[in-house]
Amino acid sequence: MAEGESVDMSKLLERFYERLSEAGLKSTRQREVIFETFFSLNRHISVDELLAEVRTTAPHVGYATVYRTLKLLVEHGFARPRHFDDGQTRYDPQDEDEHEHDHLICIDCRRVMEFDDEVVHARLGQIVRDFGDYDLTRRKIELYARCRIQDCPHRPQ
Amino acid sequence: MAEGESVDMSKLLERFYERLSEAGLKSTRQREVIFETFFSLNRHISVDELLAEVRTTAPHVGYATVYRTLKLLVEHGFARPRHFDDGQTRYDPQDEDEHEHDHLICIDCRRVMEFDDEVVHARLGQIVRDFGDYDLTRRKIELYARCRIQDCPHRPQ
DNA sequence: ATCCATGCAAATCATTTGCACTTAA
DNA sequence: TTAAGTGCAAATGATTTGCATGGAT
Repeated sequence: MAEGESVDMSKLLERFYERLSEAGLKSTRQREVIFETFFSLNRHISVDELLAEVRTTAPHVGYATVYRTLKLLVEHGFARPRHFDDGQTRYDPQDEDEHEHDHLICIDCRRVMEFDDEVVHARLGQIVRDFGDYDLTRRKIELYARCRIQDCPHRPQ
Repeated sequence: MAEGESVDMSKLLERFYERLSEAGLKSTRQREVIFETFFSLNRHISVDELLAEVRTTAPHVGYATVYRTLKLLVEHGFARPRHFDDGQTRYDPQDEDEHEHDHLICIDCRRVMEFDDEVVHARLGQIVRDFGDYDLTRRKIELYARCRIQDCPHRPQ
């Protein structure tokens, strides 16, 4: 991690531990490693991918701990689960007051790009209103596309 | 089934059997029951729900047959799979030249409503173009909402 | 000291597959 | 006749849970 990120990371981790403490939960080495790995990778990641990364630092960490920690992150607003069309749940870091965003997914390389468009949101809000007395809870927009450029430039690292 | 539906149903079934025949596949009693049940229910249905319905007509039909038949329906353009956020794949009847549509899902009763809005599509097309040289393959929009009316009127039957 | 967290393995849930048997063409 | 279809049960893959042990407060 670069210097600039480390500052954010320790603040972020501190916030996480505060929330846990408020809930009567504990700080552990595993949670720290998983948390820092998750935020330093900073992309839509699957449990397998995250576990593999975590094990380069802490080799004996089990699947269950990663699942349990991700669930904690979600419950406390540090991550969001994403269910794309490939049967793997992926997790998306969520900054404190970051707002919901949508996705463009390359079907070749699985690269995920984010967007957030007010025109679309406004129109969808109108559509919901037209349906009647509904309270919109969540909005999910996924665009699946293929890079037309030969040899897709966005290969996963 | 009402009379009007029966006519469509037999035409539809005939088309299905034609496609199967072209692919060197066979017509069977199970496929007929599953097909007709699927189209007469005509809603976003899970495998469990469909199997339960099918078994009221043909009690000994197995899970595997329903899964295999739904896969056939998808491959031949008679159904579309939907992956909502509850871990169950649901299937959506697809009429011959029906176009893609989007969904508003009640998080209480799981009722699914459909919509299809040109303003949204146009704007999303623009967003993809702004990202660069992408070829849009599929678009998925899901709105999750709660009926604000006390005692949601859209309970599944 | 207490209660939460961990790691492992076993359990679960949705879906798929292998196989001996049945059936449409 | 013969390739494809079926039903069952076992296999798979993702995720969850039970439990004995370890660790944070």
